Amino acid sequence: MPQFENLKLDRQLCFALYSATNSITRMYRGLLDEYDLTYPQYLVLVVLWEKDGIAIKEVMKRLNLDSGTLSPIIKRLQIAGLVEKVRTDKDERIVRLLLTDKARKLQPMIADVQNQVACQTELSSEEFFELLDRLNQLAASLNNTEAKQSVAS
Amino acid sequence: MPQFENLKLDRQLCFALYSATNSITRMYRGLLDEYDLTYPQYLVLVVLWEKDGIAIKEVMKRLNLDSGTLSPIIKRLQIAGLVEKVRTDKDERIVRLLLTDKARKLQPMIADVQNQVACQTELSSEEFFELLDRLNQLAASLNNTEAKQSVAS
DNA sequence: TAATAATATATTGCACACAACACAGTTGTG
DNA sequence: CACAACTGTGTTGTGTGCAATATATTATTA
Repeated sequence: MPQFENLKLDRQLCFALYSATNSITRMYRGLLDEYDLTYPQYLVLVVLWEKDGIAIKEVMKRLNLDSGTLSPIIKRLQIAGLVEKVRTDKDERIVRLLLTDKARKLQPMIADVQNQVACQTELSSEEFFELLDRLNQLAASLNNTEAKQSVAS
Repeated sequence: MPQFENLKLDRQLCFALYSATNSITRMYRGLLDEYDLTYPQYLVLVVLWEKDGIAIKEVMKRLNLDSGTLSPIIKRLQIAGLVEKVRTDKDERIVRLLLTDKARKLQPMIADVQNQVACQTELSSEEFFELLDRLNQLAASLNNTEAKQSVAS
């Protein structure tokens, strides 16, 4: 349990995350613009390219986002002709997402985008995966402790 | 320059950043709610607690945000009675931000918030600072290469 | 010095993120 | 079977982020 003596911005892990994420998103924006996709829309496609036809609920879990965020994103992907919604017969509440041909054709064109971003991180392969591990570990801790807020410090 | 063979979400550093940042912001929301502050509003205050009376332009640089983002945030802080705007005499374009008494009194009450979040990261002090270093290094690389997009991969 | 460029800030429009709420469909319990 | 609790999805309202643009002030240059 680390303790910190002041509020100096340079010491704040959270701000470092926040700021790096903003920079990354800006970078993706430049690369995805020509496909008329935003970064969150791209993430939904990544999930579906990985496993097509899963329920919206699964996408929510996978991306760590709620329905208020995902609903409009999916609606835009639907309008763009990239995904289709189908209700399951077994349980009429569940909506599964299906990639269209257009979306499948898009995948090889977009596959290079993340490499371009990865290159601009200027990290070695080792550093890259180490940072990735730490972040995933952090995310796990955060998701575990979320909602049990007032832990003694 | 790392190369990656596929789009798997688990391999994506950018998504790990994005997702961790969302989790962190959610956590801050819970802790800052009682002060009627959002995380970005809190960040502006942190900058000013560190150095009161600086120009909006400096806050923009420090937080890596543009005027379209900061203007409304500052306006809300102003309405909340936490900051005041003063134009400089030398250069009438420049607006400096001054903390109010109310904001100064708030600092000790909020000082503990970041410790609470830091605790919930469940990282050792060493891990914490190592991750922080890597993120700052990453941010530096990103800010260097921003705008020169189409680097050969 | 008048036209031009650059700078600091603000506004507008679009797309997230999320809390709070709404609602249809399903499950569990008497 | 009735009916309450739960689940999966959607909507609404607020506050970011950011590109594009606007405006006022200062600096530069022809």
